[in-house]
Amino acid sequence: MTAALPYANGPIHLGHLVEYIQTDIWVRFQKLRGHQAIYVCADDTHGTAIMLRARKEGRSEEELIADMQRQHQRDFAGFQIEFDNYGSTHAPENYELCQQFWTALRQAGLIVEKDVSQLYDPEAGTFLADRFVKGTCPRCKSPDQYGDNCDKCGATYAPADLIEPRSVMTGATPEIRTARHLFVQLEKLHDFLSQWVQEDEHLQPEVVNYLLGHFLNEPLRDWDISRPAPYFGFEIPDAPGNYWYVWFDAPIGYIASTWQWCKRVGESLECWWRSPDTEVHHFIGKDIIYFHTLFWPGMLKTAGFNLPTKVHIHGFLTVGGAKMSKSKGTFVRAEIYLRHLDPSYLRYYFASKLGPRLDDIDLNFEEFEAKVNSDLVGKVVNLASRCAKFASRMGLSSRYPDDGGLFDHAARAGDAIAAAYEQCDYARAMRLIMELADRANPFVEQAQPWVLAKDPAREEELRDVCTVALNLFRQLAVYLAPVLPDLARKAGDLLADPIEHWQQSQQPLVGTEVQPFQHMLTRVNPKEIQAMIEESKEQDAEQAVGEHVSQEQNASADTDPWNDSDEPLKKEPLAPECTIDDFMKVDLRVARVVAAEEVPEARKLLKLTLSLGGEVRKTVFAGIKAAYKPDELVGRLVVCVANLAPRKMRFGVSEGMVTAAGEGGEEVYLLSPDSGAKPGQRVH
RNA sequence: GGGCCGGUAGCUCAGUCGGUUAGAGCAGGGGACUCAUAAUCCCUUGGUCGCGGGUUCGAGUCCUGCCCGGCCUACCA
Repeated sequence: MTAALPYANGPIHLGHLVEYIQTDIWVRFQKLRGHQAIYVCADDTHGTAIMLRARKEGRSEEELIADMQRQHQRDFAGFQIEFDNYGSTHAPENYELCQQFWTALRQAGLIVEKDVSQLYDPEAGTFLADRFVKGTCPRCKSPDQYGDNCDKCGATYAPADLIEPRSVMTGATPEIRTARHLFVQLEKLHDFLSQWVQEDEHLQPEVVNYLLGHFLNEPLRDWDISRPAPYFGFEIPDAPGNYWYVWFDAPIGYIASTWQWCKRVGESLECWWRSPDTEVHHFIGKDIIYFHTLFWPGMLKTAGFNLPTKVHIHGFLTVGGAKMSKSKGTFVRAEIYLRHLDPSYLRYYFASKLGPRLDDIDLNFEEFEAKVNSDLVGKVVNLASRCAKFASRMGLSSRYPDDGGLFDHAARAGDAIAAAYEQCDYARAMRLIMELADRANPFVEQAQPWVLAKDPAREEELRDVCTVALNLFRQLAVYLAPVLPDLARKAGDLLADPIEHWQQSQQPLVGTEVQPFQHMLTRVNPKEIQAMIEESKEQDAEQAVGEHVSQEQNASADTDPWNDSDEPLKKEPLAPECTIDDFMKVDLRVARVVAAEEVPEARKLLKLTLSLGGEVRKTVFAGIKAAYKPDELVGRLVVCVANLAPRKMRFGVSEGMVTAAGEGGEEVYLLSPDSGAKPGQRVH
């Protein structure tokens, strides 16, 4: 099994984790079922972006990627993502395999040479990928557009068509240069690929439709697989001065990482990548479908390696129903999450949302809190914690008592749960498991162990009740083990019987000792969620500065450390001068949002009730619906225009304005006073 | 414009091959309990299954038209 290789140019964030957790669960499930499975991954280390970043930071690419790899591995470990091998595409094994693939492609007659004209940055001495060029859109004249298309009018063009193009890195005016590139003639594999994508359920059905409708319905284009120097990567042996494009060597990294594992444990790579007995499962996001379902099978076929058994494709992560946003603090890095919250929460939450399809999944923090607290702590862990105290002094009964069929029922549910895991329908698996948990707690309730505990004569009964409850708990822990390895380990410790195999869910445990109960999982503290979001905002403010200096802006960056864009001011020039008296006419006040609600018929408006302290309330309709949810506003302080003439709007009378910056739509940033300000205070 | 996916309770979703009175969890309301991390248990409110047409003895489910939302595309990969 593989998860996509994270690029060595940035930290792991919650969006990445959807995939690594999804894959980790699947691998752990396969291992629990008794299969020999390995999870390999690696850092994706090559490309122009890495080269440029290393240059800016004044160190070698090798130092940079080693540093990033340490961070990535630390973050993955923090989320209990357990790779059998975590390598790097810059490893010697990968170079050797790249040569094998290359030789095979040459021998198959799939490589051709063609001239490519590209923009070239004379100062940096490098060719510029489309996204490294910015300029004015040739169609609508919007400034500051990337080299491939305009996000204002949607026009697509070549980077050379931009008006006043400039290099994003140096600000230099690029020139057009021509270089020889090597291409793979993928079209020669067209028939094979058309067949492969359709057979044996290698891909989800909607992906097959997509590929057939978008790519396989016409000749496949040649794939530009080389980049001229300077480039950070592997130089192509029979084309000196040219390097394999990062997307050529990245997937080969899956095999290279496997090879490293093989060397370490004394296995043969042939048995894993050239054997009909081995299945290869790739887990990827929907953004890299093309590479994994067309190029990659084509390369594997040509070089004689195993084709993927299945490519499992997932959607993206949204937070609170919107794209992850740095300014809102919903762009949460793995490292920051771990400073505040338990990784088990996220593993379970993602599992409860992940289905077999490509839909995006949403992280909603209220739901997150509710699911973890009520499902995991309230239902599952509680089962153990409410009985373990009684049980630890007497151990489990030597025979499994009559439980009214509960254990058997849950044991029989194992097949359906396993099938759901197998199909990557973890949401279904979690539902099935929670149904079992819902049956277990009423048993304890009805058996009343706390009553039995008061009567020494009923000790046997008490022990039986605890034996049932703890066995039902253990069964749940086995079923949840792929998702919650930590809980499984603690369950194993409690009953002095490590959870290692799915079959352990089928037989009750009897006659063993019960260790003193220790907390297995604490409830989610919503304050920690808030703190995590706040810290994410701060981090990104710092980071944004660094990034802009290194990449986005031009030469003036050297003198202006903040390097803010002049665009907002250009868009909305200063208003005519006003006097202090003019200003004093506007009465700005600190106010607290005490209520906020959607206005169902309104597209843009939220209805806010502001408190100016004491009994003074104002109703304000604010055009911020796209940027804020009512719930996140309640309680916060804002600055409002308190003496604005009331205005009758379609949905009621608005008695003021809330101040905010931004262009409108989702780009709205409410002003907040620093802490200490009190509702009703005037802003001078 | 084209493609894909979706629209079921306040929220998140399940609903198998078309088959009885459409379900769960959470949230809300009422009660019980005290072993447990304010956990748990019982009862309960809540639905025009997006809208219209069609097929059928019977439609949340199949067909069709439309509306809404998301993603992907628009001759880039």
